[in-house]
Amino acid sequence: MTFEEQVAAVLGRLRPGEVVTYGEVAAEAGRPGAARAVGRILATSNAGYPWWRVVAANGRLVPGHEVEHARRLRAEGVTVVGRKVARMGRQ
DNA sequence: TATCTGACGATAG
DNA sequence: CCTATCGCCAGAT
Repeated sequence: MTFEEQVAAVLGRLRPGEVVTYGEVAAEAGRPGAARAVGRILATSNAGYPWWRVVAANGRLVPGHEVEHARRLRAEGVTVVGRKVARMGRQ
């Protein structure tokens, strides 16, 4: 089981409207502190992961994709203020 | 085995 | 609110 597969499993458990941080995903995937590695996976892999449900620890949206990111989150009922999500976790 | 590369995280100014 | 640093990690070279 590679780290990426673990991450894929975690992302697969997310439900619409649920927002998590890179750090949380890393921890859930069994690798606390590997948030950066999670970001690298979402940035390079084209496996079709629900990347829009993952945000930075402070709620920031993906750098360079703020518009598309905000659009997708709002489509699931997530409140987005400026370039960040108002609150995290299940709604 | 050594380096480099990010969609990170926390902290300081 | 913004930039700069530093520590961290898995995967690609």
